[in-house]
Amino acid sequence: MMKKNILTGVKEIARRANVSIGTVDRVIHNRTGVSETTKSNILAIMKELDYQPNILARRLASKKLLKFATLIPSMSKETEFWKAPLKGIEQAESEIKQYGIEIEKYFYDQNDKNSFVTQSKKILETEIDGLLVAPIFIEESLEFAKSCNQLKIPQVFINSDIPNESRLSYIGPDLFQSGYLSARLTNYALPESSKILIINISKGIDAYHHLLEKEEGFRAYFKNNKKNNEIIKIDIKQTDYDSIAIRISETLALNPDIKALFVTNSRVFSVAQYLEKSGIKDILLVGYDFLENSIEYLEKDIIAFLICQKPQEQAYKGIMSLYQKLVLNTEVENTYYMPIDIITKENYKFYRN
Amino acid sequence: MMKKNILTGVKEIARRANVSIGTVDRVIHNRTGVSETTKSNILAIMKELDYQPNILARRLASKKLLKFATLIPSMSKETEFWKAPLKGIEQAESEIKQYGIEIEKYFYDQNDKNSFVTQSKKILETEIDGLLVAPIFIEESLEFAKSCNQLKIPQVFINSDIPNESRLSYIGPDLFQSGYLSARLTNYALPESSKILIINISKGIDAYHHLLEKEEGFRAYFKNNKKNNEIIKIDIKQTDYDSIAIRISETLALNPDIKALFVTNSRVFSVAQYLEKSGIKDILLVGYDFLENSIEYLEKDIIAFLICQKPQEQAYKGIMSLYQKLVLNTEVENTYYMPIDIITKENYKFYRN
DNA sequence: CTGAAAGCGCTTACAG
DNA sequence: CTGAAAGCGCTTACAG
Repeated sequence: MMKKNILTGVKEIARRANVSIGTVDRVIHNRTGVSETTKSNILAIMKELDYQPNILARRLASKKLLKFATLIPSMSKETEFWKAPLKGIEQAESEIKQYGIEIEKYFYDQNDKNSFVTQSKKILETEIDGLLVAPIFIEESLEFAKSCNQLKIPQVFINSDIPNESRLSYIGPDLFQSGYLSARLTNYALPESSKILIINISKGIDAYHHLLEKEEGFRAYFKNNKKNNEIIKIDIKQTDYDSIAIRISETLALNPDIKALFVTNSRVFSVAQYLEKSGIKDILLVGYDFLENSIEYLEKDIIAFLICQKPQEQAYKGIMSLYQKLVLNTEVENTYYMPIDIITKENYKFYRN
Repeated sequence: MMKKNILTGVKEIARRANVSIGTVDRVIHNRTGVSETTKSNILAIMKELDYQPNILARRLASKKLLKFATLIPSMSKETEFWKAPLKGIEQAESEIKQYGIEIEKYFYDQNDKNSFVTQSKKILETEIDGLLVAPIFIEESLEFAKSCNQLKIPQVFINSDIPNESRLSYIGPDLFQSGYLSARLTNYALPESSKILIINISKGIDAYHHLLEKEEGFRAYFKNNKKNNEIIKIDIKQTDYDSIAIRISETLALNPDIKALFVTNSRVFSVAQYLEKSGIKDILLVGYDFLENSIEYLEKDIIAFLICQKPQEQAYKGIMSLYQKLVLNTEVENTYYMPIDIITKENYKFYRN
């Protein structure tokens, strides 16, 4: 079957308006140098025809290159989590690089505010058209965002949001609600009067708001549902296994009624490791993120539930949002909350992180 | 920034091979009329250059139209489920129609085998390049698949699979495993010795295998975990509310120890309606699918969990698989199991069905 | 068996 | 303020 041979697009508009396609192109892109009369005439015709530009042709003809920068924590054994976002970035990159998009990847140390600042300054020295960032440090991120806004660089945030009206989009979890759901799952199998322990494991005091929001959601569930379980909470600032094990064993010794542990981030695998080594079997363990280590304990029935939010997809969508905005010129959702996924031993094999 | 001015693509290949781009095009598409020597020469150069065709240019230049057909159950009040796949098809359509893809949508009555046969014959009378089908009726679907294979029409199955080596791809749930997970969730909050009731609600005897697979998965969990809960099962063939209510109330009267209900499809909302009307509060209810009706009962704490598998995305991905295969000529996964999503009152607002 | 030319729907200089 | 031409990387007839 062959396409019918009717003029469409710029040519048809030009024909109707009795101008050249060059002029049509000028008004499509709102460039200067067109008289008001021809401009409004062309605009009217475009509207009448419900003109939709052919993106294929546009990209093919355009010689513009676009540069995106990404700034996320570097990946280490301790922060395996950040592997997934990086994969998402690379996935998006491979899809759109043939359309003239280049991505420069920057990384910072999530325990070191200064590294974030250093890297963000580096980015500002280059010329970029769009930015994806995981804004772990609130103040520094706001500062960075301000500079970007001055340079009119659209920014997408992933993983956690910061209060910022001017960003193009946030793509990530609703942290409070994920904590709320965790509480529901925890409560579900809990004996009436048992105590619950919330465990925040994090070196950086700065990245802490992130965990706090989950904790608040968790507490809110028990409050809203008038459950009177006592909730204890500990902060663990030393993230090596031994420190974690000691703190937990002390706490459990003092509070033998604790029947559930809620770990507010991916360090849940360390807690699982402790439970395994100590042979503790009657404590419910709920935590975050789809890391290999944790899956292992899910498999062993030591972790009951993991809450996950598709970090790879967050980053993928983030890049694609920039692409949509800058190349396709389509609308982008200002806030895109990821689904709050519940992972268990029975469904983890089907999960796409 | 401007692209560098180096020859790439067919032109560069042509230059190196000392032939015209027409000839290069012939070997790229494996058309006849090229001498073996030039052919292998061009092939070698393509390999050396790691030639990647520019899809944009290809679609732009090509005047070929592709026609896809879709065959899924029609949507009614009773089968609201099928709204989502239709939306997925339309979503994909709107994305790829500008690239010359047309989609013809066919529907059948999921309670009527014959309507499936009639529609599939209709499709075979038209000329199509690809097919998406929800193969609810095994034998008839196999027959249809056979005809398609003879005509070399690639087929994608969604929602449920049929044993068929020749299909391009299956995109949908692992039914057995979704039942297995349901059992885990059911067992989770269940008093030790309580009975469990499995409820299959379906008019069509033919579409039944679908539900059975979930049931088997469900039973397998209890068996594998050496739980001795008695499991009762009823089949309800009259799908109006009254019939359902009567059957369940009879069963519960005979078995007062039943503390959990597992409904193997979206009709869980009717069961919820019954529980609500009867004022029964201490029975755990688990079922399938993200329907408005069911969400309402999730909200009211009558349904505890819904298992969902993104029906819209299944269909969307299905169409895109055909597009990828036929237009982009890229690999397509033979079997793509959807994640098994757990929906609760606390996370449904973030779900993307 | 092969080449030269036109064209897909745009954008980009350049010229006036 | 506007137009004519070249070109993006392909495909498609057509001619030989």
